[in-house]
Amino acid sequence: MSMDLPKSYEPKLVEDKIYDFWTKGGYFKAQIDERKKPYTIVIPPPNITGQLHIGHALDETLQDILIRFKRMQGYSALWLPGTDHASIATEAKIVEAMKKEGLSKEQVGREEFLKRAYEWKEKYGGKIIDQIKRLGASCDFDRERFTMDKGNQEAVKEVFIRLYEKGLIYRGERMINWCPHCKTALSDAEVEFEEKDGKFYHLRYFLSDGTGYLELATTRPETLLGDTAVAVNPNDGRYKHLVGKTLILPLVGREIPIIEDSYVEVEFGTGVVKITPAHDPNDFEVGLRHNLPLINIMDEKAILNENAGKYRGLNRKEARKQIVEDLKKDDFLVKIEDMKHNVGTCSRCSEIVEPRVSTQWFVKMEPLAKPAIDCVKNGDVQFIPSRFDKIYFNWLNNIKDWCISRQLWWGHRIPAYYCENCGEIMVSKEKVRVCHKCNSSKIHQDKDTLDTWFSSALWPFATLGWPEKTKDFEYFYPTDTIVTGYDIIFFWIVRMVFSAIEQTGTPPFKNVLIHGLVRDSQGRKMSKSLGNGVDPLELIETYGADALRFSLVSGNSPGNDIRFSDEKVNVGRNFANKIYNAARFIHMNIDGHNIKNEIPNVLNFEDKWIISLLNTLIKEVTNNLENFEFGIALQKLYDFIWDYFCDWYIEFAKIRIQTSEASSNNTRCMLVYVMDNILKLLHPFMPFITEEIWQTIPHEGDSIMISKFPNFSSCNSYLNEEKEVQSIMECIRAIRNRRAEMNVPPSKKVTIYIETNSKNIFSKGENFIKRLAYSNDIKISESFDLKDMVTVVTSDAKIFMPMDELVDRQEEIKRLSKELNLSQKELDIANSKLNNKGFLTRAPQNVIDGVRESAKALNEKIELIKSSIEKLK
RNA sequence: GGGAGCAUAGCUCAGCUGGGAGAGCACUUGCCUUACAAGCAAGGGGUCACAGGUUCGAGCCCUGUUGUUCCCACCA
Repeated sequence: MSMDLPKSYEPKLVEDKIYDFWTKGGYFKAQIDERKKPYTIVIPPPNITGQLHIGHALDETLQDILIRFKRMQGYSALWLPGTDHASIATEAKIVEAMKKEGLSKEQVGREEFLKRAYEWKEKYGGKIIDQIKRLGASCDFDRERFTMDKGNQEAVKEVFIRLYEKGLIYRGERMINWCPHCKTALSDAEVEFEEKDGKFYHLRYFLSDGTGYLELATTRPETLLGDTAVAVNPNDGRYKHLVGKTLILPLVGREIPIIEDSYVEVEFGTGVVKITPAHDPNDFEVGLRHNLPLINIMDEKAILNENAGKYRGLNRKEARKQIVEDLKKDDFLVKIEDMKHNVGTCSRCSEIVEPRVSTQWFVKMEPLAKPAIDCVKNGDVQFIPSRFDKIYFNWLNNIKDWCISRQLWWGHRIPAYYCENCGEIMVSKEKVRVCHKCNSSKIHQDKDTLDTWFSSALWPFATLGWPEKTKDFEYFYPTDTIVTGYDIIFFWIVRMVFSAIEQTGTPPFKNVLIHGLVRDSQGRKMSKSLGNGVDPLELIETYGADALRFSLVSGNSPGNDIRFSDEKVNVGRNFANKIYNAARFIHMNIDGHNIKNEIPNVLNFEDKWIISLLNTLIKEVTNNLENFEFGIALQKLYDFIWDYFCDWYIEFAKIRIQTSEASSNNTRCMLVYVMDNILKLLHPFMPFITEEIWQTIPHEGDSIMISKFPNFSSCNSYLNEEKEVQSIMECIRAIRNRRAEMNVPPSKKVTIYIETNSKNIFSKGENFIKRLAYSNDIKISESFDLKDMVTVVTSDAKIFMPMDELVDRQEEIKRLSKELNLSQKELDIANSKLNNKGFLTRAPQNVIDGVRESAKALNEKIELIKSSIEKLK
């Protein structure tokens, strides 16, 4: 790296090269090392159908920060990558692709379909992993897993069988959520409720005995074909006399009873509800209580079936239209009202879900939920931020059994076998050929597969070799931190926790770091239909991966949504460029000199100042990283690097190198030393540029990513020098301020007179003041007798500048009086505190001391201003 | 119906256990000062939503109000 390099940092020239270097070095590989403590993160496996989107970028960045930090701290850090087979999404993709060939699932058959699916996975499944690499992710790719690989297949079967044998998995006929588009059962978590404009149809059902009719209301008139009762509340006097009588179902003519059930709300509608046990979850329950027949009127595509009489063959929408028309015609329709109501939709395809009675497999949740609740309650598992534990508890406390069977082919096939002769159900890892009960060989395996989340739930331990007692499992399990968005707490976090406790006896991780959603600059969710999504790969192309990572972390805190805009990435790019140029400056000065990367023996006060600030920075950044406060840590790094190091220390260093041959090598060492530390601290956040620069400065070791993270050291604190340099900075700033106010160009250099009791401090900083405050000469004394000069007062000095033509005495007095006023006000506040007995007795000593000190300083400043005003008069 | 978040500078947001009101962007002014114009220097701009309370001291803790976003439940 030298001055002939471009003036701007170009990530494109760097990132691939560096990533290659890391891969070749094998630095991502986690080794089992008994001398080290393990630190493990398993990646939330992205879908093999997925493209890397900005949400992934955030998720992976946070994980990479953690894992790089821990690796540098000396842990044996494993970040285990992999992908998810995503049953519904992938199956839909394959079906779509086959459709283009004019083929359907059924036509090609299960075997051929799966062959195609695996081919598809081979071809596209690795893409997203390559994209993750572009972000700089330091996963151990040798350990990459797939939710349907051999190991996971074993784990899934093992868990299924264990749960089945414990009675925690059962098969039964229940009302489940059915997606007519995906043609499969869904779990409750996979149904999203959307508020939609609907109609409330008021209908007339006539009594069989011809004595009148009952009015009731429904949002789904088409389901009346499956009505098997009408219900009223037992306490509803209006209908008491009708209970037990029967009604004639409109259009159908079937006779149905009037029953009582407390589920009916007296106040709502007319207080009469039609009961359709086969098409509504509540009605299903009512049906069970009253032993009502189930009449299923739809097939798996939600098209009306043979039970629908003349409406057979219509879909739900058509049927509704036709039935409403017919009701109207025969005067069964009283009125239609507008009504907003929530409609359940499929989270995958947004099709309206149809409640449907069918035989499915379920996980019995109650016994599993309890230990999952306990482990968060007692702190074994911690959410960051902690408020998410309430959401977690709420879900688990109200949990219903989990429907795990899916009528899909792509996925883990349910390891259950049925005897066609005696009906025996057998659950087995191996293929069952003979019935255990009746010896019949007419056996077939369950056609269904498992919910994708069933295998995802095993991810933290299955990926480490479970159920085998592998060395990886022994060493790296349980994992330390899982990083994910709050939107999949129910789908995933909950299920991992109870599965791990049940199967391994331990919660799968200690910390759950929750992040928010990445939204667009207007706060909208990014979506394909809005076209407001941003492509992380494009951003990497334009700004670099470090800049993108910066933008995703800075100014954010755990659990909060992020409004994303290109400007933020631009800030990151500018920051990278700033560091790059600082490095260029350092090279300009050290190249050709024999410079060591260490603190020199002799230190100037500005050296001690920056060392001391750096030391504090190390302490704080480490602390913030330990507490998952990445945004705060990055802000501190940004401030330190930009303000203290670049704007001040480097400026001091320039002056010193130019003016003092004797100590300039010390300065050079300092520049390298501070830069080395900055790069290490920043490395977890911006891995590429930090490695690139680190390689060019004197350093120890092969790669910054396996170097030691800086350590806080008590011998590196210099409180006196911190104050002294602050004095000099205050002085410089005050002079610049006055000059700017008076519009004095930098080219006009003047003599500066500094009247102070701290002569030694200002002598040490003389050269800095001279250069940075545009002076040609500095005079320092305890007392000057000067008149008609521009005056500036700092907390420990009075500064005079001869600018005759610019001095307006009255203006100067006015300005100083204003400043006096401000200082006086501050002093008053401080004094009122110091005169407050409550404050003196109850406030901590360091706070009191602080106020005392500032009162003292203000007093001195006020004296200085007063005497300045006197002189002008 | 239940629960949670958010409300701080024109915009986007930080602000950890109560003691300094902050950053980036935008804006104003002056600078191509030999690392960086993706930059340097200086500056303006805030009743920390509102009302009470606790405290020596509140952006931060408590109560209530308003506005807003989200999650869960799903009364046809």
